[in-house]
Amino acid sequence: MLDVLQRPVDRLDPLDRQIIGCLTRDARATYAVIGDEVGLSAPAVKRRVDRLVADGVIRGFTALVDPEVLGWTTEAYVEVFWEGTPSPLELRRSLGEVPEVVGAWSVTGSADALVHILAADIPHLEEAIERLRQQPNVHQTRSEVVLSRLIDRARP
Amino acid sequence: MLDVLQRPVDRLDPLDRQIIGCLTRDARATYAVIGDEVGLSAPAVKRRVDRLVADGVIRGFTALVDPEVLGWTTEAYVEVFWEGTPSPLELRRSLGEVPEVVGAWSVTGSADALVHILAADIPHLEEAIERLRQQPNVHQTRSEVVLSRLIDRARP
DNA sequence: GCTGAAATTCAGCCTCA
DNA sequence: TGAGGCTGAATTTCAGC
Repeated sequence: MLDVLQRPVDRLDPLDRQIIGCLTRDARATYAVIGDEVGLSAPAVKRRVDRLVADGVIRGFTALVDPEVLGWTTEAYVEVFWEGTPSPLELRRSLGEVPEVVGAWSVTGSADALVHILAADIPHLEEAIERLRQQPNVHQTRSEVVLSRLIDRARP
Repeated sequence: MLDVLQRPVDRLDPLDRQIIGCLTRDARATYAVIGDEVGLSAPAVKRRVDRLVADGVIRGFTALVDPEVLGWTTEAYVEVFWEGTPSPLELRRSLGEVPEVVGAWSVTGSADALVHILAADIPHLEEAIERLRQQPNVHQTRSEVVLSRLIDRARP
């Protein structure tokens, strides 16, 4: 049980954090460029990045794509109110049935879960929310349709 | 004004979509590897990627970091109620002042914006929300603290 | 798409604490 | 032992053509 208490964060020194910062800003930066910024040689940076990936600190590298270009123009956050006391497992199974759900979190407050939905357009969104409502134990929903994306910072 | 009507999506052919798919899976993949997968030479892939970035289809490349490792264990979605009629520009400037805000969207419904906050712990979260409340024109907030992450599907 | 020069990656080796 | 710097070969990038 001791390793539960030893937070993985302990394995990250300031240099690791700087390197992670560089890579979140630009995942395709060369090791030499990162090295210049953090004060290490390119090979030293590579060794640390390899270690961070192997340890699961860095889960991967991805491209940030403008969702509009892919045709996913409609986005909504939906609060879900549950009948009875939901277990995270039930919630996950129920919400996961709707493919348009790209994110879901159980939350404090009057709602039980917050669900992020991506759809092609408003009729598609409406239909997806309808399917969400028909999931067992989903009692009520309250939707907020995204008008515009204001901030979308990469994780630090 | 005509180029406003011409949706960027029109400029994406199946090859572009395949390349975007590769880069979403691994932003550090070499052009040669991508080329093997989509049936192009490395220079041809590079030219397309450069064009996709220049056109804003690809907004950047980032590393996916395990938030728990960084110690950002506390997450909340905050509805922001605005005094008067907010412009997206004002909203962005106001909300962007708080570094803990990692995402923000203007939304329909009673709230004006939905804000995603990451913090180290509950006191840090409380302090960040307090700073959010003190931004000019922010009238009221309603927070939902995330208890657990149920679904986090990668964007298509 | 091909080519070739420049840049980058990356494994092996050495050094230091 | 572990972490960094250096070196040089293999690979990748990238600007002509």
